[in-house]
Amino acid sequence: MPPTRREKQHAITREEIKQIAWEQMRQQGTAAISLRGIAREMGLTAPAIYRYFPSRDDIITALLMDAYTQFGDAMEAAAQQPAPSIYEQIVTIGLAYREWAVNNRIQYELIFGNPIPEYAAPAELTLPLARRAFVPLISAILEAMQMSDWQPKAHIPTLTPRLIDAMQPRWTAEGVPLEGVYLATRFWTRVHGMVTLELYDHTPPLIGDASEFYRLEIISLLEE
Amino acid sequence: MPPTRREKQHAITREEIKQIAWEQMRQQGTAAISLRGIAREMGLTAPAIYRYFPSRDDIITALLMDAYTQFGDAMEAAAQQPAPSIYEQIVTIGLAYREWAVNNRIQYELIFGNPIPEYAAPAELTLPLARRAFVPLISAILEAMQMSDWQPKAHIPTLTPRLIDAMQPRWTAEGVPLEGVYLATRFWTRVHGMVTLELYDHTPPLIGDASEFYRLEIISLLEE
DNA sequence: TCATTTTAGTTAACACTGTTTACAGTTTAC
DNA sequence: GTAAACTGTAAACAGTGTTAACTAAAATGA
Repeated sequence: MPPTRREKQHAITREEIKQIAWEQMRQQGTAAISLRGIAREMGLTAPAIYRYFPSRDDIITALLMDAYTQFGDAMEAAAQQPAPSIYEQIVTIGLAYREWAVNNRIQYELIFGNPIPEYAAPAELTLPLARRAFVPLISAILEAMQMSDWQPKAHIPTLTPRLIDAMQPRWTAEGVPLEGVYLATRFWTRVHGMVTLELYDHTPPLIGDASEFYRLEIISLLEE
Repeated sequence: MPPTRREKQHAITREEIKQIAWEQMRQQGTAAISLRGIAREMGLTAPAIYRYFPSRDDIITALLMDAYTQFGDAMEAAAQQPAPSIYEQIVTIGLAYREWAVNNRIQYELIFGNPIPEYAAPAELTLPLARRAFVPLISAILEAMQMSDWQPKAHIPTLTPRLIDAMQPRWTAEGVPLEGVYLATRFWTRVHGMVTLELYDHTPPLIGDASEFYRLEIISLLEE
């Protein structure tokens, strides 16, 4: 049955609450959600917010899920762009990672940043979304590894028995080569380090043009 | 003139306040400082805290400066350990970075994590401390670049005019080669990405043994 | 030893927060 | 037209940071 007029209005009000909450986070950080502030902005009082979200935690969870969804959308869109080679597809994914982060930094901070006091993300909701965002990268790397001209194989260190033992329970059932997971993790941690230190203003004082540094590094990541 | 007995007691009380503040951050995150909570823990009321720190911001600033100082101490100590070669010294610094972060994760979160609502770190205090922490790494890399057996030079991409223009104003006066700054930034962003994604529990679900992954990657960073 | 000054701590107050309860007005469904 | 559901409010409770005024204790100087 299609939603009633009232249900539509309810959903619109939920979106409005979320938009104002995002704006509060942009202004004051991810830990700065204020229900009274949101209500004030809407011309309401704080108890009215409880008609739309059971608690402040539920608002934060909704924002976090939206952030993961948008992130996954961006990674999937990047992976689906036509690319001359699989290697350039990986570069495209890497560039898209930073672009999404720079253009959506408060979402990035919410996903990857410090915990919010007295809030714990419900893993049963966020883990599937987190995996979804990671899949385009690991798929591309696994595809690259199948290429006859696959080069960086030489640069994977020999996986130690200790690391193999740690990884196998998570990936053997899925038939995913451990070297692929290793390379995807390497790529991800490198990309993430550059983006995070740039967004939090640690590398720009050193390197000046963090965007250009990132571009050069993304390209050289596949030449190593 | 040596501090009076009263001044010593004052300093001891300031340290006690800071220790309790650290413990609050460990329990609830960097944004969770509560003056009333600190006072309660000490058997005082909240206004008493204002005898020792002008505001909540001043407590946070004191914690942040302590964190940067300890971090700089750890980097300097790592750089001063005897090492068979300059390359192994760089590895030692890299391993020390993670060890410090893992053992002092709330300090790491305070330095590198999300902003605390309505708090801005005073850059005139934190920037010198941040630079001090970075110096051991960049010194080691610059020393390595002087070695006759310096290898990774081939792996530095050609610095584009755009990046050179951005970097030169910051480093030319100090006579620091831009390639050295580039490599130090690369090393730092890679180390930081691995450590951050591990501490915030993003890579352990993928890679199982993040410590072993880190060790392998640190070693291979200088083999590339 | 006593008076003065300084320090340390408290209470009360103000303005903010999240959340709940009870109530009232409006809208929707029957 | 009426009952039910939804939406919003006021009041209340318990938390927060911060200030002002006050008091007691400790330190200093005469």
